[in-house]
Amino acid sequence: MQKENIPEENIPVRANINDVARRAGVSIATVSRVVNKTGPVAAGTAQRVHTAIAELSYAPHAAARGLASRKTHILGLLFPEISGAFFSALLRGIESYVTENGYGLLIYSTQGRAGDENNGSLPLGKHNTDGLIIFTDSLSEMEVLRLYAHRFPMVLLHRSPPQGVTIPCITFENKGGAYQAVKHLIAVHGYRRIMYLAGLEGNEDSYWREMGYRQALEEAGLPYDPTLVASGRFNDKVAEEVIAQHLSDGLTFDAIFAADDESARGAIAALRRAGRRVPEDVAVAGFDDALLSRHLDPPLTTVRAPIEQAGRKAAEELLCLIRTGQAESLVLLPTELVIRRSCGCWLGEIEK
Amino acid sequence: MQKENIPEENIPVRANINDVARRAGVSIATVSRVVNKTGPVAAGTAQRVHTAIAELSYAPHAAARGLASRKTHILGLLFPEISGAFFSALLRGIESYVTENGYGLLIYSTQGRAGDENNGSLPLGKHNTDGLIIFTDSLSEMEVLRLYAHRFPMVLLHRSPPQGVTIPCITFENKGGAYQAVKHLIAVHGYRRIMYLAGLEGNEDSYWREMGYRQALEEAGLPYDPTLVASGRFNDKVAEEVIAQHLSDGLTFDAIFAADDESARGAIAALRRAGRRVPEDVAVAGFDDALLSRHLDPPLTTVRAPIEQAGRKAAEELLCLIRTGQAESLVLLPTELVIRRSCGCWLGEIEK
DNA sequence: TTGAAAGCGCTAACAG
DNA sequence: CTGTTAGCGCTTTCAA
Repeated sequence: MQKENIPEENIPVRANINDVARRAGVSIATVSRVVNKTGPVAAGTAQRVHTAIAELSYAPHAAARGLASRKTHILGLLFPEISGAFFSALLRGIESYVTENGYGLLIYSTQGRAGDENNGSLPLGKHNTDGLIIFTDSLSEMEVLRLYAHRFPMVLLHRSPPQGVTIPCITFENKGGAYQAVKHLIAVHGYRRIMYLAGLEGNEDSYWREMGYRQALEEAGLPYDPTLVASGRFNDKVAEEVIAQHLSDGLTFDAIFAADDESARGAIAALRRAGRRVPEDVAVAGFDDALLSRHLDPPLTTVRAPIEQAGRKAAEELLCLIRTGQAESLVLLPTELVIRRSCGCWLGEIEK
Repeated sequence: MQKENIPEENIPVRANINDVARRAGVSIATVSRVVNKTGPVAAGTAQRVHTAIAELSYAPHAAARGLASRKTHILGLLFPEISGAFFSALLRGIESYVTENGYGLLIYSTQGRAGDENNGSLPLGKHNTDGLIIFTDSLSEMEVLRLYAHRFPMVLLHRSPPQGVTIPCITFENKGGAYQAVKHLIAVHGYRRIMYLAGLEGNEDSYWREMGYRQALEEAGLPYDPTLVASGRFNDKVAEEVIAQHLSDGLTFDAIFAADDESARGAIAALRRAGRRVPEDVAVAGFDDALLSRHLDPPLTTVRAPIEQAGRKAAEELLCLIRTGQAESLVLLPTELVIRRSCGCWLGEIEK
């Protein structure tokens, strides 16, 4: 027995614009107008349409809409790798703004292969999103330029645009924050041999934090000693090893300024293992104020970065770019020194 | 001067299937066949099509494709709120599997309003995704049933389906893990008054962990004392307060089994503030083995849960459901006790 | 092995 | 204020 053709309920499984139009006794154009609030519709008519929509629990088909209007109402987020509290905070910021504005968020992690393996076939692009948020080096410079040439809206998070092109860019006040931290180590505590535990090679955040470090040294008349700079790659294990190595090499220093909290944590672990007390023997400061920083032992002095806000701002600029065609070319979010114990301050105060 | 009609480069800004067909000297049907590997195409023809695709850097328009094929090739992820290492790990698992299988991932956070505020107009559904991963209580039971009635593919993460319906469900071996942990506290360390610091009210993970706790008590012939159960809501601040309160109320206990690592951390903080040593005076164990657990002071004994794997598994089951129409109805991922110091074990071994 | 053509559900002129 | 209609770019019969 074949499937019979009886209109079981008169309510289709999934209603489309025609069903709504029929039930409301209007044309599909009118339905479209009330759904999109485009063009004038008589109050009564609109009411009937709304009723029909509710009765059929009609939801416009995104693909059909996208095909006709040439917009997806979806933003794409490209990032190198999902990990830790930093990513969570950033995503929370992006997602909340995107959602509040009625857009969807499509995410894709390049997992290291920044636009080489997926050359020419990025899974996120004009074919399925209205614009892209590109986090650090999740996309090769070439790909960025290609998208730019196609006038595809995008904003860069923690990364500056290639030479010669203007693409909105959101990042922290890295140099200033680092400067404050290192200045504190020098001016308040009198440390003179301060290591800079850098982040990933080529990472711009790490670069500017180093610039802040150097500025503070210079201002205090302290020499810049390249042997005091090592890379912890934003990773606690790597940082731990590198500090352990330097320690056993007999390098002397009285403080460490780490490019992020993860590596600061690694540094503390290495110092402990080598029998050095923190902060009595060696002081440590980090960057980010990620969730765990205040729970470390000792609580970490660090530079607080408004991570979630960076996410929101990126989404905001992208939406602005999509809608108006322009956006801020550079947004520098303010950072703030958070003093706890690892720098040597023993204020005995209640930590935030 | 008007825009002239000279074919500048003969290469359209954004090529479509017609451009490819024309350039390859075939019909669009053939291009479609080549792109989707559906139906037979002569090797030579296919070659020409591929060349044309490359030359035009053609990417099929997702909306057009979706409209015609009635599939979006996008999975949706619904969750109550983005936060912390748990979420990162879960998302990493989901995203990697989804990406590896050529799907996209659309995410949406209900931020508390679990299907009431957004009643009848979920931004994720049949109109823009092929299926949904629903994390804990990000969607009301009614909404779940509505989707189910429409035969919309979905899997539940850390939440069981409403009475009477079968929806694939992925979660941890909560009861067993909790049992192991509490049994360790009892059998190895001899604690007899063990608090259970529960999670969110109504949370299933928390419920089953409590069941494991009770099983261990029972097996050891220890009484179940309801005054020893309090809620830390999976939150360190709340946990800290609640433990502080119990301490000042004069409640006595020699160990705390916390529903997750966050609340274990809060418990430790409260104990410290009250002058109790951990684990000498009160032992603590947690659940999850989130990133920070091993860096706490003391390092936290906890039950390791394969969070990332849960994410992958959820994506896998959903894809399976979409493609074959069926999937495992219940997946219980194994947990494992990780012994560190907070339970009282002083093994002096190198912590993992 | 290939092509022609009919939609998929919607938006956006355009006409009234 | 409302309806008609021509696509948007692709998949998918159906014929050839």
